[in-house]
Amino acid sequence: MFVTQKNQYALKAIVELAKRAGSGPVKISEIAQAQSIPLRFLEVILGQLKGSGFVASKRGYCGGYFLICRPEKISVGHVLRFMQGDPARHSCAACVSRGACPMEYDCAFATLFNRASEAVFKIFDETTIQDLVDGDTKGSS
Amino acid sequence: MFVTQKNQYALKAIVELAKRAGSGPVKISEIAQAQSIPLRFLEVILGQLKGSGFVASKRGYCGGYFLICRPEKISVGHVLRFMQGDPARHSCAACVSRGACPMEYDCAFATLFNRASEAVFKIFDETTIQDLVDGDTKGSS
DNA sequence: ATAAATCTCGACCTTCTTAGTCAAGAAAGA
DNA sequence: TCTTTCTTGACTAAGAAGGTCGAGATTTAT
Repeated sequence: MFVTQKNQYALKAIVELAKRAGSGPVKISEIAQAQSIPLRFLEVILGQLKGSGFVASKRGYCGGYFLICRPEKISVGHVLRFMQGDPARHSCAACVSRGACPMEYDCAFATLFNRASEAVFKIFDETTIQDLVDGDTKGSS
Repeated sequence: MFVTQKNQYALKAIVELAKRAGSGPVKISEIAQAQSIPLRFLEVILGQLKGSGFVASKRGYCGGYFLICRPEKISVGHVLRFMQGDPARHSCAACVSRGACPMEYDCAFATLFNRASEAVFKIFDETTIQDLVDGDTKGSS
């Protein structure tokens, strides 16, 4: 498992917004229902995503969330990197817990794990939200 | 972080055994000291690793652990797959918790995450314990 | 035989992360 | 001003990760 449930919810929420782009703000409750995400949890997630620059919101009657980037401009890597927070914490793929790498990137596994990390993010960076919308459940190559 | 601390310890222990291959059994306490692994925890880990077919042990005076495969025949992927246990649990890279994939591999992310998983394991499968011994701390390309 | 060295086994504990909930409040429009 | 909808931050629960311990079984040395 590379991606936590929470981060998968974040991706799903953005996919849902992409599907409905152009028809005005989408209510949290609609996104939650469409993507089977616990409503209260989604509130937290969307609140965070506002900081990403990909989504914005409007309050009050007829309010909701909407994308402020074209879905083909947002990559899965963008979203996941944002959700993971402080990149310094994760720049050493061998490091387990939070905080800076105590080995200063010089442990036996640094090279190996960093190569693995790059391989994964290469794939995530090549895949856009639009790709997910297009391939949703239908199997893309 | 792709690899838990425990699994990194497992790799380190095997690397240490590889370094000392041919000089008889190595005591847990020596491995623990050489690789800075908590002794009691290492007991657990080596106990598990005995099931892998890569290491064996000998009890009593002058006992210890030793490799029963050549280090260039053991890949990082082998070790990690073994340590992760039941492969059915992990065959869907999108699945978060234990048990079989509830979506039957048909969720929106299955293709994407499985590609990522394959990319990582390609690297792990190409890297042998001998490679780690050779490159230990010195930076391999 | 007996003692010492060493692995073996299973239960146990602690800490951290992940996942998820809730209540009260602020803004926008009808 | 009432309703709708997002906003904020604290709170809780469950599980995984990391680590410890004591008592027992085996092997070798003496």
